[in-house]
Amino acid sequence: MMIQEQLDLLTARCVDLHSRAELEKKLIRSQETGKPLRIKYGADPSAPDIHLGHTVGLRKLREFQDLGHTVVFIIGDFTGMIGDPSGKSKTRKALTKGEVAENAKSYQEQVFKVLDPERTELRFNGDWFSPMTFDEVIRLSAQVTVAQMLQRDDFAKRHAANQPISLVEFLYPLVQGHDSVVVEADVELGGTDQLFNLLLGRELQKQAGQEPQVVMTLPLLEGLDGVQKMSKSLNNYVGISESAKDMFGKMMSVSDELMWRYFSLVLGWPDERVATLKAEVEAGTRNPREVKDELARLIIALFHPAEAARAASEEFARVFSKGALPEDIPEVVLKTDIQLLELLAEQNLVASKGEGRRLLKQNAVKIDEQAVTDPFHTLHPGHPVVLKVGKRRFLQVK
RNA sequence: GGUGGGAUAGCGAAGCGGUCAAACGCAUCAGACUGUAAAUCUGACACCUCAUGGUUUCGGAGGUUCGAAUCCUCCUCCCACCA
Repeated sequence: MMIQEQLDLLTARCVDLHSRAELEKKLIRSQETGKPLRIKYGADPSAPDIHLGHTVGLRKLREFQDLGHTVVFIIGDFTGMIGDPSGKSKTRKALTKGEVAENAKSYQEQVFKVLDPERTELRFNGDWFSPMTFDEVIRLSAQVTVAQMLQRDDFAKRHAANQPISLVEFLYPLVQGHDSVVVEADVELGGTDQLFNLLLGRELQKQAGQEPQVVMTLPLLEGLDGVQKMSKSLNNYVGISESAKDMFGKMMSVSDELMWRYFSLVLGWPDERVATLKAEVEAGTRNPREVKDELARLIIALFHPAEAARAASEEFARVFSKGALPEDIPEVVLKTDIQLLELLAEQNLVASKGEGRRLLKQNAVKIDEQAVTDPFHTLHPGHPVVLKVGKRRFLQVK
């Protein structure tokens, strides 16, 4: 592939790029010397599940790998214990060593669903930060000024609003930047909220006498709520290890407006292709629900067999569009008579009896598709019925 | 070191002696409408209770009072500003 083609491919969907010329230079040199570029990507192990939001970056990394480059995947076991303030007005809580270790492990299991393990170098930044001495730390912090730090939008805003900024938060970009020095990154990739940290990496590399890394940022994928970025802590995410069925349900709950972002960022469709599809929907020649169904299947197929994606789609149509029962629903075998409310609480179909009563009153509880409002309705062993609470909680009672 | 401001239910935020299980907004859940989209409407949203009612909540511990989220004392934590 020609260098220009490579550049176009690699910089697609990029928000910030510093700079195209530098990247071009590196690509040419890599081609001439046969030495792959080192593409750094840092992962914060505060959330143990990799979700579609992460795959935006992972997909880009994969593109680099497919061109023969090496991904240096850094698990921030050390930084995770500090807490990253990016994009938050509130300081994130630090994790314990144990939590970080556990999360890091589950990370490793998941990233290779997208990345090529042959071209991935997995690193833990605790390896070089834990043994660091305090004078090294001080020397590191001497490389940056407070004014530089306040260039970061988030810090500047909080500072202006008289809101707290922890010193630790100042250290974070430094730590992340130092990672770049240690692994001698040629390119670093991150979300748009990481721009400052990535740029600082360049500064530190220069001061260490290295050629500065090319910095690329990718858009942050909005989560299922359609507003905030996808994240585990906001519970608006689709995890890549989830079942095809769950993924499908979640994808169908994505709003129409938002789904185009998923075509582009998760599937990597070129803009023109997304635009065409969107135009068809707007013109009424394509049904948005059908389009979303396709999106869901395509996304699921990235992580599951195509067959599972189709099955999830069919099951979904059956259960939610036609109101039929799911294929496998949890089962309970009664030993004695039991009152409905008791059963709901006991089987955790409701969070509390109060909630159970509320749901009963609101016609949300159905026995064999018949709404029941009497909490004392008695169920008997040997009389199988299907219990449905709301739209998605089912229980086979025998 | 000094001055001032805080800590209220998942979050944000009112309340400042009784009418407070605690306004309002967001989030959430359910129902209607649907395409598990959006928008909209309705209701619910500490726990127990069929209900009446009861129990535990407003950073923590004591106290005043018939009665406290609200007043007093002590404690813990947090923030800003000035040094």
